[in-house]
Amino acid sequence: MGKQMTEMLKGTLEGIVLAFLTGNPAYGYEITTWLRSQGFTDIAEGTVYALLVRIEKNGLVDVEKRPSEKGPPRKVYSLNSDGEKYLEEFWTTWGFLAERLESLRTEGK
Amino acid sequence: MGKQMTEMLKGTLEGIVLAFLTGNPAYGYEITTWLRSQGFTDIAEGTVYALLVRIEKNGLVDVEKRPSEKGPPRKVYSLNSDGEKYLEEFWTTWGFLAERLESLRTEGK
DNA sequence: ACCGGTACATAGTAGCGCTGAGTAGTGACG
DNA sequence: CGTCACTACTCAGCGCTACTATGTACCGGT
Repeated sequence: MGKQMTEMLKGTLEGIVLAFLTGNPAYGYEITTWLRSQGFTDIAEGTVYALLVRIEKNGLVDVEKRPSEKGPPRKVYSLNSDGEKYLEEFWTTWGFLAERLESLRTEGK
Repeated sequence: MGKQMTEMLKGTLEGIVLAFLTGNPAYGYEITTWLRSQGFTDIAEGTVYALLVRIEKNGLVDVEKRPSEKGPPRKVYSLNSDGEKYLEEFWTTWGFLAERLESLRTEGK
């Protein structure tokens, strides 16, 4: 993946995953393949799992273990109320940044 | 500054500064105060100087030393052709990310 | 002589994504 | 039955970037 994209994902990937999880519980492997289908083709598996561990530790998601038809049991993540709050803040932060950058791109400066 | 903003700035701050430099040579202190005026109130001076050292080392900017009326001489940075190329890539990367996030925010998923 | 504003610099820290490897369960194919 | 492919998760170590904290130095006003 481009170095620029790698750096830009820092801080945003978490929001992307939380947004995906909104009303849509999912497990790691599923999230990884979804991300790839969204154009983030080079997201490393390890990155997603590490992120999930982090947001679980930070109490933004609830976890439920479910047996899988194929392979080892799945850990299904769902956004909880703290996660929703956090996601809201994320959108606020993102909105500010996106607005600043958009005006930089169009106005020139 | 919020932790979210700190992480989100990784990868984007560089683009913001390069965009500011487009047709608008500036020195470190000036860039810092401009950033703060743009709402990035808590940008640390050290962050900007470190970034400038980096983009200079990467050959994205030309540097010229000019005496200042006040204080030590200024190091004035201006975007060169490599920097312009890099900035274009930045906008492409940013555009992709912004589009993905925008559709996540509105469509829900 | 002192203070506040201007201007630059750097060593150390922390967070996040990537690399690369490993562990394990399932089903299909020869 | 062995091996391959897919599913699913885990972990150690690395690189990059922003922050913290501190220091240097020049100038004008009081």
